[in-house]
Amino acid sequence: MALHSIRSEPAAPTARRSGTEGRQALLVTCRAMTPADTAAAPAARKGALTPRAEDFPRWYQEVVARAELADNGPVRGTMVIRPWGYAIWERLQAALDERIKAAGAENAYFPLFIPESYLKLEAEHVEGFSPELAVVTHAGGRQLDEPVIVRPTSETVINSFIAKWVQSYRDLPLLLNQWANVVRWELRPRVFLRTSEFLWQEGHTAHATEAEARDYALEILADVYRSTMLDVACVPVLTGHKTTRERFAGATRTWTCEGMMGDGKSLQMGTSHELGQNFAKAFGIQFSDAQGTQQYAWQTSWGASTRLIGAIIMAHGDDFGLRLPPSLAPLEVVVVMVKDDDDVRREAAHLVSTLTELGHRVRLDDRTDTGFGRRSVEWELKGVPVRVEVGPRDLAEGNVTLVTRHTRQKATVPLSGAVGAVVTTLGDVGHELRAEALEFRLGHTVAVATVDEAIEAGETGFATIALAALGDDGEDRLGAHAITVRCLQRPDGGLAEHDDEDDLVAVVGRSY
RNA sequence: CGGGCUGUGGCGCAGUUUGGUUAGCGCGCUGCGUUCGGGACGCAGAGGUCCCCGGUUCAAAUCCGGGCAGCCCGACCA
Repeated sequence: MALHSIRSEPAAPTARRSGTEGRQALLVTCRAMTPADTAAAPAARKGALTPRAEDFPRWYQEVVARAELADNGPVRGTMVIRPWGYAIWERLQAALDERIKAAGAENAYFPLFIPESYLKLEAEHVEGFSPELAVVTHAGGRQLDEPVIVRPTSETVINSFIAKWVQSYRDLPLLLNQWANVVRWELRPRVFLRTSEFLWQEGHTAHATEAEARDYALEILADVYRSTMLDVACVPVLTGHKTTRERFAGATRTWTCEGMMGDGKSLQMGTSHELGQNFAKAFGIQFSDAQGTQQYAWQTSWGASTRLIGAIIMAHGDDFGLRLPPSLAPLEVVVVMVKDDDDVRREAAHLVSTLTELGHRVRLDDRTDTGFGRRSVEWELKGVPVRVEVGPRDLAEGNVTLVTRHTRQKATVPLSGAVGAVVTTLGDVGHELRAEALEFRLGHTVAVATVDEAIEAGETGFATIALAALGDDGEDRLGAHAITVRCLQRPDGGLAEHDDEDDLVAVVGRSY
């Protein structure tokens, strides 16, 4: 097996909305954890995570390991997604799948192996991907006559079939999606963010007109991607279109969702492409229109991957580990038995069953032979949104302790109101995480007038600069400082109808 | 592909310059006991081809030669 490789893209756009719904006052006392709560043990510092401010990449790797999200695979650049990480993926998958279907696309599955000749049919496409391709040259004990490529994306195979299935305008639009793994050999792998093999969803559609294809690409961008990221992952994203340089190989236009991570860098979280008639012409996707004239179809393709897990880690995580919105958390609530005591066990079990009956994902932590502190740290690392601590001391007064992960606030609540308090808190978490992430981005975004200012601002966050001020050599100058244009949008953050609009703004920054 | 660095129990490391016989430490792991409302402690244990091959030597984790792997920087990056 010989190989080469490819690449991927990132993005950065607008965000808005952060709403907080009515929340009810929590009963009783609330307090922030004091240093004594966390640093009490002399060894506390030892097993703790490297602070984000000290070394963000290291912090990221530690969170991935300690929250048991993933491990590195035996082949460089590959990853093993562990149960806790995979459960988050399953929830993201469900949210995306539901929206994709609502947009009218149907799931199907195409082969992992693609004839090398297919890749070569679209010039820009091959050129873009060839450096990242994994190519099978031997199989069945002998050299293959035609090398087989492990799909880096499926435009070629899928379009070869769409060509076969589309004859008439009545067959359009054809809206397909597939859940699959793809391979793009990476020189600089980073778990979830950039691995040689990853899981994703790729949509491929064919339409009768350019306008319809564009509308669909935008519908996916907004109603599938932006919605999942904002409403489910609680990560505000900027949406806009890519510059020619950052465009998908073979596309006429690439739309992106860019989120800001905790270190001010941008992560491209999902892209939707207008393919024009490039692939239709390469693969012969033609149809007879109502007048009986042969026409080439207009197409789109769009994808979002396990990279989103990385986005959630980096957009929400803090120095104590992962912080998950309830919508994605494998467990929304953990009821921790502080001590093994009959009353404690009974009340804890009762809370678990009541919350479970209400439809929440809850687990009882009855490992009382393991230290309480250790268990607290463990659930905190894993990002479980709400923890209920049930112990004899509180119970004697008819209370339990409710700990909110993202704020690390502890509240003592009456046993009788515990379920209500948990449900209320769960309802607030997502909004608060979203608002916090948005506030962070806004606080790290600055409007500038010159490329030099953009370079400076790009070191710590995003800079917005008029496309006109960026100039023809702007991207080159930014590139020299590892800064790229994440996306182009209108001054108000809206999507541009045309690339040549006068007042377009470029959002620039460093990226993953 | 260019430059620098590193390979020692599961993880992180010391030891290598000045070869020396039982290869250490922290974390983690197992057992017992005391603990256990924020990463507990004591005692007792388990766990290692010191990256590989070859050479030098009475003796190699340590010295020499070659190889492999990984990391960082750069380049490159749907």
